[in-house]
Amino acid sequence: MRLKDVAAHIGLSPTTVSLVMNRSPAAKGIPPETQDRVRAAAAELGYRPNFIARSLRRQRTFAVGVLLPEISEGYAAGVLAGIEDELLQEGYFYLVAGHHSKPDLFDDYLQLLTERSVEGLILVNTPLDEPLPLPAVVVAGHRELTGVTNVAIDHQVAARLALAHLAELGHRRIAFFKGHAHSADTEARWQAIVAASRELGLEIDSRLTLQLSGGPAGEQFSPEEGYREGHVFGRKLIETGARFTALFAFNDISAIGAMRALSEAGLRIPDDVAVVGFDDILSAAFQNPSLTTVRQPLHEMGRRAAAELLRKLGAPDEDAQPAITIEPTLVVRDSTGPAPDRA
Amino acid sequence: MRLKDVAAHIGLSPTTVSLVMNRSPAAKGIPPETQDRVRAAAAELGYRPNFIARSLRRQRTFAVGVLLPEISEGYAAGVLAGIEDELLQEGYFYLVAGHHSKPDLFDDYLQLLTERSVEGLILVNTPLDEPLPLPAVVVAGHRELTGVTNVAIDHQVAARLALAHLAELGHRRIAFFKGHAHSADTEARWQAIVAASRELGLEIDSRLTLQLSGGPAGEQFSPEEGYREGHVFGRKLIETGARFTALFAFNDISAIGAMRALSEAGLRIPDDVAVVGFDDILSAAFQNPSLTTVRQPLHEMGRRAAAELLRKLGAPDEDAQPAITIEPTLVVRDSTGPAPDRA
DNA sequence: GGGATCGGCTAAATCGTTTTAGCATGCTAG
DNA sequence: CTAGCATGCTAAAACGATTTAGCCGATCCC
Repeated sequence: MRLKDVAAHIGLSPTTVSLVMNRSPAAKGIPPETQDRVRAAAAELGYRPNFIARSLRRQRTFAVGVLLPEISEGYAAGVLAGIEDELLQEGYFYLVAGHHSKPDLFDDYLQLLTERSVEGLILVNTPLDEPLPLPAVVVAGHRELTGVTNVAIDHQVAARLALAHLAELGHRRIAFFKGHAHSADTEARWQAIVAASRELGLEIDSRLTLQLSGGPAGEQFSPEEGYREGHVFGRKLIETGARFTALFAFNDISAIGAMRALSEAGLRIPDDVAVVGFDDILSAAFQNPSLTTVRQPLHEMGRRAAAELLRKLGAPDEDAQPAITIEPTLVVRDSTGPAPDRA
Repeated sequence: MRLKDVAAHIGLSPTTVSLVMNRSPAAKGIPPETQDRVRAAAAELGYRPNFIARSLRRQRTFAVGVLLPEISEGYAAGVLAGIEDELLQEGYFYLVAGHHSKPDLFDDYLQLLTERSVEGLILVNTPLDEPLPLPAVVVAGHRELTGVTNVAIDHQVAARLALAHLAELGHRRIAFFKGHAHSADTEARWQAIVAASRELGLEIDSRLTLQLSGGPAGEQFSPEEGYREGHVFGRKLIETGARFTALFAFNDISAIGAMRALSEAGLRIPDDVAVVGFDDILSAAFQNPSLTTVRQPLHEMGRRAAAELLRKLGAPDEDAQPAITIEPTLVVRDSTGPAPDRA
């Protein structure tokens, strides 16, 4: 059922039908009765405009491309769900490509996406140096790209939430897992932790600060490997001999690994050591004890990223805000409690 | 950079350039030197064909639509990752829509997808009664649709794997969580369990068989709710007073909930009760003890579904096989061990 | 020598829209 | 009476490719 068929059916030209169907301003000269006739015919014949033809003519596809490491991974999937909500609501679709953190695939997929005429890009956890050929928004970006908005959580707030919670419970000697060197968040978060510690009058003991390796450069640790490293680091903390009553891990995976190690060493959680994770993955709630953690509102980050991209597409000339920061929340569960010397 | 520009640049017609670029059989009359000249020019000018124009002309979009409940949910995300792998490899892209299990959105999104001229559909966990307007493959389908291939795991194998493992460890009295009534898998899996029990000479005690509710019809339980129900059911099992040394749960979530309840009641896992889950979600590996479970190869199911759809697109007339069954595997971890009366 | 064939290319139609420019017709104003 | 102006519509040119039909020599064959 083509436009032309509808037109033929009521004895008008395709032009007229097109104008009416699109409620084009140029259709104001067409009397209401004719308009009704057109719409009635379209409805009766079940006419649906061909998106492809329309895209070709208008040079708009109402589609955006999303690049992410791996669609089945919790972080990206959560963000993607938010992206989807926003886009579908606004009449857009999206094309996704997972590059499995292989840099040579970045370019390939970028090519494929632009070839398909996506109007903009959202990169989730995808470190890309070169300037992008299209309007873009980055979620958890690794470096600043000019003209590209970066959506990330507010590390200040995250650090304050976690540390204030622990401080309030009386913890003064806190161990930390720092993120691996090539994570976007590592440095920002660590600085926020240092700042928040100072505010709260907490001292950071470098013996109790371990840096996750996260695997060889460019590649990602699998969850199992992250868990194992958390486990090893939990043991290391004990072996240092330095006293600590709390651990603030870089993510839930390593927190869970560490909890295991602490339990195995006979330490009770939260009575002897309180543990705070980061991310609030599904497993966090199912641990025994369940894990207190800083939740990143992934869905909202996705939504905001998509919304910002659409805004850019609508107003290409205004210059974008360089960053959107989103407030994390603290989910208090059973892995934190009063410090032992105070209980 | 359009085809026309490349043509003009070397003084040939667009036709010739098109024939060469597409390695069309009609290009066999064009001498190799000319072909080289064309390709060189295309490369030099960085020509990339416009996919939209090509789609319009050829009536092919090389895109398929995927309908699923929720992209951020583990099952769908795992399957989708497999779909993606297969499709990208074959030069296809996909459009996803998450309908959040709201039946009125099914039609809307189906409309949107067909309007965008996807060539086929993959439905993941999406119960749809009406016949589909396009070639389709269903993953975990709820009912048989004529002409639609259903990809699902082999419940026979799943049941045998789990029960044989338990039987071998000496377990004779096994409790079960059945799936909720409106799950596609519930009935098939249960029948497979009954059959496998008979084969292995195990008796099923109806007092030890609890059916998960899974929430009001049409809606899905959230993971937290599933966990809570598993927890409640774990207690119920103990309260029956009937003796059991093992539990085969319908999914990992409820298994984890039950493990919690059993531990709280002073039962040790696996010494007093062995627990087997289903799905192998991320959390399964991070439990204490880690959970033995039947793994659904989600990625492969996605791959196979996509591959079958592409096959259908290539050969529309052959009639499809009605079902593809995939073999699950047993992941043995620490939640299962010898039956207590045997240990 | 004349028809058939072949080699190397191209003109033009087509896919289904949108959009620009403009054509009749009738009415109004001067 | 006629220039000017709405009114209600349409012809035709895009958009950027693919594909069908066929042109124009040159060679081949008998």
